[in-house]
Amino acid sequence: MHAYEEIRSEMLSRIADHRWTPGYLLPHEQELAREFGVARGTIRRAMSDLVDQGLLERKRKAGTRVAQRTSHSSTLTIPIVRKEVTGKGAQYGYKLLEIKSGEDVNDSTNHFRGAQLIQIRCLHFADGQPYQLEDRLISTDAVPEARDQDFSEVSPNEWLVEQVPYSAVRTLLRTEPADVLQARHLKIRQGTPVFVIERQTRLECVPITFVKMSHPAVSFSIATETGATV
Amino acid sequence: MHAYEEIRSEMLSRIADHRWTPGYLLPHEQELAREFGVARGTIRRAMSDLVDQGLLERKRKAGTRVAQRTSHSSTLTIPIVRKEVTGKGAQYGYKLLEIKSGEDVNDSTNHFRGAQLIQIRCLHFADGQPYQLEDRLISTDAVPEARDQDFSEVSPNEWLVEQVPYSAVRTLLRTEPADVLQARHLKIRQGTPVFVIERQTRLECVPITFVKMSHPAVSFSIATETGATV
DNA sequence: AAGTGGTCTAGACCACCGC
DNA sequence: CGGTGGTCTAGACCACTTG
Repeated sequence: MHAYEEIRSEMLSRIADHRWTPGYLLPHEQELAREFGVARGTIRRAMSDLVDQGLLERKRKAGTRVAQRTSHSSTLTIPIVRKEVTGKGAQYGYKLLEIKSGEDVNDSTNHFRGAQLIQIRCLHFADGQPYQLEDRLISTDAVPEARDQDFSEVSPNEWLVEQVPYSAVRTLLRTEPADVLQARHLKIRQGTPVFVIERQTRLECVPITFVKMSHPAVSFSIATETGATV
Repeated sequence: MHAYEEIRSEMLSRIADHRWTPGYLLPHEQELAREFGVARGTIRRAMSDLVDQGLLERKRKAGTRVAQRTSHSSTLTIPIVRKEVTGKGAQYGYKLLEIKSGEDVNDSTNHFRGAQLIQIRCLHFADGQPYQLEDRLISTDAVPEARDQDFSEVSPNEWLVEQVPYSAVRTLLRTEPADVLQARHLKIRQGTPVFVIERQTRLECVPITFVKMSHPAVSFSIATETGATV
C-alpha cells in the first residue's frame, strides 16, 4: 500500500463517517502534508483520484471542498459484440448484409461533412437468433485501410475497435418502434420496440465512424460501473 | 498552454496521422523527456491523460504502447430529474406517492443485507405529463438524516445527490413491458415498453440507495460523452 | 537480472480568483 | 493583494515483469 493510497483511504473514511460533509472546507495541501508527514505532491496525488471520482472540488484561492453534486456520473463500457455474446455463454454468429460506397452512400447524420464514406449493414447472432443489427458509416478519409477490408468474416465493429484509435465518443441510448428493416432482420413485428445504441467516434475532431446498433428491446440491458475502488 | 498540454497534443497528432499506430512501442520516458526538453514528470503528466482516455497502455519493463482496445468506454451522466426536465424547456412537477419504513419495506434487491430501510415512490412531471416514476430504497443506517426528511416538496433524487456523497455507482439500463404500477402512474397501457434505469450507490462498500426510474419508452433517450478534450 | 514505469521528495515559480 | 491550487524540476529509490 503506497502512501497516497493510505491517505486517499483515510480521506474517504472521513467523508464516510461525516467528519467531512458536503461543502466542508479541507485544510490546505501544506497543512495536510504536515499532518500526514509527506510531501505536498503526495497529498495532491491522493486528492486527484477523489477529484476524478467527483468527491472533492478544488478551486484556486477558495480551497478544496467535499463536492455537492448535481448529477450522477458513471462509465458505460460497450464491449465488442462478439465478446458480449460469447461472454453470455452463447454461440456467436455473424453475417454481412450489404456494403455500399461512393455516391451510393448518403450521410443522413450530417456527421461527416462531405467526407468519403462506406456503409456497411450486418447482423450479429446469439445461438442462431438475431442479436443485433449493425448499420455503420465509416469515413475512408480518416481510415483509408477500411477500403481494402473485406468485412465478410470480421465485423466492422471488431475491426474498428481494435485497429482505429479514437479520442472522443458520443453515445445515444433509446428505444424506438422497429421499422421495416429492423423488423425483417431481427425477426420481430414492425412497431415492436427495439433498443438502439447510436455512437459517433472521432480522433482529434476528425469523424471516424457512426454506427446504429439495434437490439430486440425486451431481451437487452446494459450495465455501467464506477469506482470499483474499494 | 502548459508544457504537458502541448506534449499531449503532439502525441495525439502522432497517433492521428498514423506515425504511432495501435501496438506501436513508444520511446521511454527518459528519451521523450530529452526530446521535448522537459523533466520526466512532465512527460508522465502528458501521458497520464492519454492513458485515462484509453489511448495508451503502459506496463513496467514492457514500455508504453498505443492501445489496442477491446471495448468502447464513455461517461454516462444522469442529471437531477428536475434539471433534466427544465433543461428541455418544460415545466417541472413533482408528486410524492408513498413513503414506507421499518417492517413494511421489503429489500427485493438483496442489495442492503438487512439494513434499516425506507421506501419512497414518487412521480416527476414534464409540462403536466408523467415523465418518470421513481421507486427508491434508502438505507437509514447509512443516511440517518433521511429519516427526518419530508419528501413532499424535494424529491429524494435531488436531496440525495446533493447531500450524500458516494464513491461507487452501478447502473443498469433496459426496456421492459409496463407492469400495473408503471402503467397506472405513467398513464400508458400495461405491456407498453418502458425505459428503465436502475442505480445502486455505495460509499466505501456501504450501500446508500437503490432506485428504479421508469420512463415511457418512446419519448426517452439518454446521451453519453467522452473526451471533449479538443 | 535489468530495464521499465511508478512513487516520493523538496523546492521554485506561476496563475487564477476571492476578499 | 495574497493565498490557494497548478505546474515543473531534478533527483532518488522502488517494484513489477519480461526476456
